[in-house]
Amino acid sequence: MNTKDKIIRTSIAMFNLNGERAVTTNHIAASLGISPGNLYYHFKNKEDIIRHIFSLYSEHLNTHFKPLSLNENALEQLTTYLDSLFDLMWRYHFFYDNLTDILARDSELKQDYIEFQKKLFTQVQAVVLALRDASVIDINDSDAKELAHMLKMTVSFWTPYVKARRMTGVLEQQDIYNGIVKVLMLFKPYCTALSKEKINGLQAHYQTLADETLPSIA
Amino acid sequence: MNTKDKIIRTSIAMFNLNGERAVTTNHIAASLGISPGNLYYHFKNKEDIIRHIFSLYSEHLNTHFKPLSLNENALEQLTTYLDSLFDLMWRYHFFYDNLTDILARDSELKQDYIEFQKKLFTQVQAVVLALRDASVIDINDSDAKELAHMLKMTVSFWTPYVKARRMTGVLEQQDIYNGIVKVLMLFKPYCTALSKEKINGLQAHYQTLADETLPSIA
DNA sequence: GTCTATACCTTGATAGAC
DNA sequence: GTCTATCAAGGTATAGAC
Repeated sequence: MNTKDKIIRTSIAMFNLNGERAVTTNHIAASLGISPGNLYYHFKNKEDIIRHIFSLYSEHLNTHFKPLSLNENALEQLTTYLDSLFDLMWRYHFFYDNLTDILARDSELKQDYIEFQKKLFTQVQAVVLALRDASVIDINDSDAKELAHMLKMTVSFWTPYVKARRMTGVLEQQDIYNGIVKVLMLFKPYCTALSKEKINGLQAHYQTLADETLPSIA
Repeated sequence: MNTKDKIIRTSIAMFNLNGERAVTTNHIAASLGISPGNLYYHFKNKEDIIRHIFSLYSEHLNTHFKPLSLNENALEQLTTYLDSLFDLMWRYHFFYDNLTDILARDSELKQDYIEFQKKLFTQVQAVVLALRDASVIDINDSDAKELAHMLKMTVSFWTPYVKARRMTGVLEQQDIYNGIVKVLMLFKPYCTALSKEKINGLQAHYQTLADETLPSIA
């Protein structure tokens, strides 16, 4: 792996672990065993690194989360989708931990982020409407819009919400399950008679997973 | 007003305007026309200031948001409540803009925050159950718990969500109305036949307010 | 591409006079 | 209670050698 990619990879890891604010370019360089000068050869500054990371994140979202073509197992498809989505959010969670701050310092990135969010909103809305077309949910257009916002907001801020309520900063697999429960919860009230039972089952399933204590390794 | 209170007041204003990270103790002192040394006479450091601000916030929430004793106008009561609540959140929004970061730097504050959130959760849950008792909503215990979490999360992260999607950082009255629409939206699917019409009316009302452009001052 | 060295600046914080 | 003066520490960023 070349130095540029190593810097990106290490930056993501350190930002997630200690928070973007606490991690300086010196820390990143030291952790990689390279000089600060070398780091600055590859990136203009810290914002430049963050912009690259954001590109990775948004590209990943664009390529992996194409509109669903729903079959008869629409709800299972949805949960698989959610599983990957929360996983992605966790891998870049430092970004949402510090969203306001990061965007405030870099208006170029902020503009990109706003554009990205607009596209994302359209996609989320498309998923909601696809679920309606598949008769999984019953919802009017206005509520569909509101629901799409709530979904986006829930997924975005789920990790900071979790982190803020425990002393140790680590997120675990159960937290992801718990997030999925929350998202299913948002859909649930709109479920048709056809899907009601199924979504209750899914919610119970993920609730169980969320409540489970991890088996000890020893 | 004494210097200590002035420091608190100015800090809140500056934190909200420019973000907690960007505002240093020197900036606060300069803005007040006092010396940095004077500021440090009153507060141990920046974290100390933030801790005091958090006390104000949590105290305000504790004294002003007592459990509702619902009468026949339960939903109107709820919206009045939400109005004040969002207003409070806006007045201290810098805190949630930077929540993860602020808590990560101050484990004492984090502990207080966690305690506070636990109490808050109980209160929110009590409101949900009171609405159920008043036959405004119909919800089982498990969903009531999930709903309480969603409510808390929505209110907490509403301002950062709004701020992240526009270039200029200022929040306006319409944003609060829009937040209320989101919260009503969360209740809506559980509404009983009795309250369904009423909540639709309220949602439409706040939607209209949210969509209105502010009359120009001239 | 990478290192060493370093210069500049901001921040946090204190000592001591008034 | 407030000011002036000051400093150490740490972070950003660059120059120039290899």
